[in-house]
Amino acid sequence: MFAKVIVDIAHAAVDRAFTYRIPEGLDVRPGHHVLLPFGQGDHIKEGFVLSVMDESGLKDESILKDVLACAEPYTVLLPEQLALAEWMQEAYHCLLVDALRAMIPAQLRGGRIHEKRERIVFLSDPEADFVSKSHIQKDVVDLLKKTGQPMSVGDIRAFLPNAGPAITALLKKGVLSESSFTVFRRPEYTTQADALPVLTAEQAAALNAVDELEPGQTALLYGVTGSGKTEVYLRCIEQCLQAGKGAIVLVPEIALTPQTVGRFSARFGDRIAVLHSRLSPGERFDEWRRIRLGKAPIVIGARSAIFAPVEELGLIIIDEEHESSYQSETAPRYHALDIARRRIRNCGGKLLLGSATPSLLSYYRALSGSYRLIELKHRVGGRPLPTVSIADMRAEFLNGNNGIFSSLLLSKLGACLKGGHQAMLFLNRRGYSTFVSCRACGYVLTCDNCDISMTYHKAQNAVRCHYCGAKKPLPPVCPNCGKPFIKYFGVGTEQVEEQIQSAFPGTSTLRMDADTVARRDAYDQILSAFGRGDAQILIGTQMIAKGHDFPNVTLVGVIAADTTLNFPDFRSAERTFQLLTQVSGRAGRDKEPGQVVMQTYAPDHPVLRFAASQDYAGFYQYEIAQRKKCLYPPFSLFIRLLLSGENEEELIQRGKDYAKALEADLRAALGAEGQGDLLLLLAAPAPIARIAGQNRYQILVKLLRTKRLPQALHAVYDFETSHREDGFLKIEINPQDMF
DNA sequence: AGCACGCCGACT
DNA sequence: GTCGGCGTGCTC
Repeated sequence: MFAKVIVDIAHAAVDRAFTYRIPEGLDVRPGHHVLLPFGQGDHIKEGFVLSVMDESGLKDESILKDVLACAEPYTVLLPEQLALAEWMQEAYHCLLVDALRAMIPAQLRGGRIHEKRERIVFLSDPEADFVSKSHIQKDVVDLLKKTGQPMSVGDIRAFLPNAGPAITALLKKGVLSESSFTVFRRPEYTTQADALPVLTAEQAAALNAVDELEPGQTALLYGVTGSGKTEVYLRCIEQCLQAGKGAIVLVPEIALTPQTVGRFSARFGDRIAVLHSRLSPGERFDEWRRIRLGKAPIVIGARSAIFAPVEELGLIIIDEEHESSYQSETAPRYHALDIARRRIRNCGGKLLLGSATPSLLSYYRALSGSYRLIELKHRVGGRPLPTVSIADMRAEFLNGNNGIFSSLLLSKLGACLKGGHQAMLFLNRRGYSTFVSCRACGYVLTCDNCDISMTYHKAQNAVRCHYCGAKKPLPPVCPNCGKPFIKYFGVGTEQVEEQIQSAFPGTSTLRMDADTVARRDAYDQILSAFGRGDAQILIGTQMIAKGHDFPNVTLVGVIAADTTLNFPDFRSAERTFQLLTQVSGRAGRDKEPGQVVMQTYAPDHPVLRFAASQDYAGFYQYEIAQRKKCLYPPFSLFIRLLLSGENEEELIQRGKDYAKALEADLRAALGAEGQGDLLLLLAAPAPIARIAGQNRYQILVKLLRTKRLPQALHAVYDFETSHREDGFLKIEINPQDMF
């Protein structure tokens, strides 16, 4: 017997199947993780078995080496996953090993981590009397007689701290026998008390609609904030389990808190497994094994959990499907949604995408019929959506208010605090001031290594670069003209917190942004502190836009609703609408109705209008028309080639050469009829031309979505392959940002 | 990724 | 004359 094997070395030169002989008596099947002699020195490498065959198909079999052993007694990759990896190699132009590596926990490779076993001891003869001079030995025997069942050494020690040597002695005498079993290291989460709620008519209809999906079909669950999407997920999983199948639930990493997991464990107990980046190596390995060994048919996890080895996969749920974190930024550069579609197609499962603000692409697919559209239009319990007011900051300025809070927000904040309620203030910028400039000469303080203005952080009395992390003290005089007229401009979260103190002295505030959650568990701590009512106002960046229900929050203030709107990116309208809707949804999650104040300098902008009236359908119609007019995605596809290098002149020359060569390749691939598909090919220094001392140059390609797109993509991938060796080239298909 | 084979400078 | 620099090339 022979095996086709991929050696676990991430290099293009060895990323192909090698044939090995399977020695007599060794059980090697596709998906097994094996040890192999490889290379001149016959060094032992790990590998993955792709297939097993009777004939090698080689002319000269004398070159073949033997598989040494299987690293695990079970196959680590399901046949479905092997097929998926091969598809990924083609679709994402990645190494096959990289695709395979994405499907197993890193701890499996290198064999550094092992299963944890617990030793238990029990009485060899429970009826026998025991006489001994040793008190401690007698105590151990008495304890085991009293409990009447095997006990772990650890548990015995809890009662009898010095029992260790006594147990050893008793085992030697044969009074005790021992055995051991596997323990799975598990992450902590708090199982919440869970009363099974009565479904609303809408929820029941949604559940029914999911039930009626064809195998392999996708549904988009569009439900306003607070409409009870999670309960629908829970019921769908229940149905899936009853059909004897497993489920994967994807949640954005940031929302994957012990509380979120607790909600699922309350319903499904230890049939759930959790996968996310904060697990310890042991926990991650064991949770993966619980899935693989069929002990946990339900997986809750972040992006990479889409590869979980669930056999009989009946359902995949992707919550907050519009989140950009489902796009992987490292090889393999997959989107979890595409992997999910592929997996349910392969195994006949169902895919449920959920969001209060679906991505334009998903809603487009839902309206065009490739997804089933399911709607939850009302909040549970008949709670109204919050009322949204727009505060025109231009008018405020003309009326003599040059502070950061509008009079409307101030009065509502005052009333909210007086009523004993809590408020959230949202601003998408951390730090104190977004830039520092000289009033005399106009010089703007920029980072020495990046093409970026530096943010002033008052608490550290320093300016910092949010791209490379560089930090320097605030210069007392202008570095350009030497005059002492350095001033700060633009408001960040740090300043909002300070201004709250001067507007409402003595108010307790919490701030949540990248600066305050630097510590690992600070995120959970701040949220639970606010949930307990430790502070009256929570100030933060987009981190506070999603997450938990705070029943006592009745007011949400958006300090500057138009900051993200003016980004030079075709997605900025979509992002702004999503952010404003999500943050508004934090208000009024309980009996008290919620209120939202959006401060803006562009009160008539359609996106703000739609966000204020919480009109997703209206926003969609407006934005899809814009996209169609400008031939932006989903009608086209952007591709970005990013080059970086030390020498600016050389970089620009190389960029220009690359652009010319790529254009020729693309035109050849598109053929005579397809020339019009190449909508744009722009070669220029990147919008941020320098980061961390590296110069950056980008080639932006926009291609019309036609049947010729696969050929064009192939040309781009071939281009990447032929230029990979000269380094510094990164290709992004459908980049999530354009900087 | 590793490791060997292979052609040109400063040493016992 | 040899030891050793790391430039290509191969790995079942």
